[in-house]
Amino acid sequence: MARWVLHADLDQFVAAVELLRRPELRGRPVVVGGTGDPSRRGVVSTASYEARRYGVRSGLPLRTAARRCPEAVFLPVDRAAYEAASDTVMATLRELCDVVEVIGWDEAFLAVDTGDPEAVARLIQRRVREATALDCTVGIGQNKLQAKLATAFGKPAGVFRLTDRTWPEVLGDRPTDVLWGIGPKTAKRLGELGIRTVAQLAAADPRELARRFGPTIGPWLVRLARGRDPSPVVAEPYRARSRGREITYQEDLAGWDRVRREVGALARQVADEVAADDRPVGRVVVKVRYAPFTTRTHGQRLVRPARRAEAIERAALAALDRFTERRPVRLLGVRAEFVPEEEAAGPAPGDAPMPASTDPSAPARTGPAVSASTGASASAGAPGPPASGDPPRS
DNA sequence: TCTGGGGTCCTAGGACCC
DNA sequence: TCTGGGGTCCTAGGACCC
Repeated sequence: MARWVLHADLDQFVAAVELLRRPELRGRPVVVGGTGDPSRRGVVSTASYEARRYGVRSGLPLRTAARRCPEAVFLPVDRAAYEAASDTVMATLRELCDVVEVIGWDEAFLAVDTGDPEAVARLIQRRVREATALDCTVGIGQNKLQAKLATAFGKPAGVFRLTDRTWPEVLGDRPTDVLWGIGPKTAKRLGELGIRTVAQLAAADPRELARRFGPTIGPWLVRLARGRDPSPVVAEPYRARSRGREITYQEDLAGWDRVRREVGALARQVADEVAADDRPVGRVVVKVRYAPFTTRTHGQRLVRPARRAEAIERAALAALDRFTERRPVRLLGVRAEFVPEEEAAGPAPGDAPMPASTDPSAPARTGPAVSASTGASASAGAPGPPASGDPPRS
């Protein structure tokens, strides 16, 4: 018996959910994204395997997708449908295993004690298919990083195992950006240092990379390339640190009055969602993307944490007032940051500037002493360098 | 390739204090 | 007047992921 980490990842999830209710589209190139109208601003969420053969991938502008694959069927994003399917999948996984960490609509880690992880993987695939008629791939590893990377080798609908022993031969010659957490920018910077493959990065000097990438990221990159990942599989349900809404307008906004009205409306929408969480908000950040594509943000701290819509809207408008440029606007966003849990517990000394909010329901005030604010703890989503030597986000 | 929307976390640099 | 050094807190921006 050994402890294994399994990574279950649904195959072409969003497209697969659409195909379940539109079986007549099976075998055809299907592209899900935006409003489903490829002449409008938007990008591809998921392309079916048939569409991928034309070079249509996630993140590609819909217009470009239509050019590459004119015969594709374009469908609008239907979040509710994917969330419902996702909930069923995750419930199925929890029936099989106590320690399940959900990291997205279509992915989860499972910590399993077993002598035969492949058998568990096949069981997962069978149960998920019985419950939802969806296929998934399962990666097996000695840690989350290994399991996550193994999945790519098992696609579609397969099982693949990656361990300390097989890591160098499987990944050594691959480019650094196959690693979970290295994207195009970091890969390019590494390339400038002559580091192009996983093996080269694994052999690099952590101190040298610390000088180039900072004390946390530098050494973490080397650990990544060596297949090391100390972060545990965390079963505690995910609690968001912030909640936001943003909109790319079909036509750029020209007048600032309109911009103000839109920010107010976004703030009220965010406040609605925040109300459902019933946790105090300590800061509100407004994002403005000017045409053609320059993005700026400004934040506004609340005098005391609040939940009420008026306080959140007022803070958003105060943040907006810090923007001085008056060029046409392509995107607006409002994000409310919750007071970190450890601070929400009790009052802190100190004070903070700006808009007077007097929410009687708000408990403690945030001190400026936001203790290093980046303290680790569990979270969802992507990996990342560890906060002070401990598990990455995830 | 005219570049979504929802998130998380790290870093650099300024402000401020002793 | 050409001007230290260390620490802490905060913000904006960047990078990444699904």
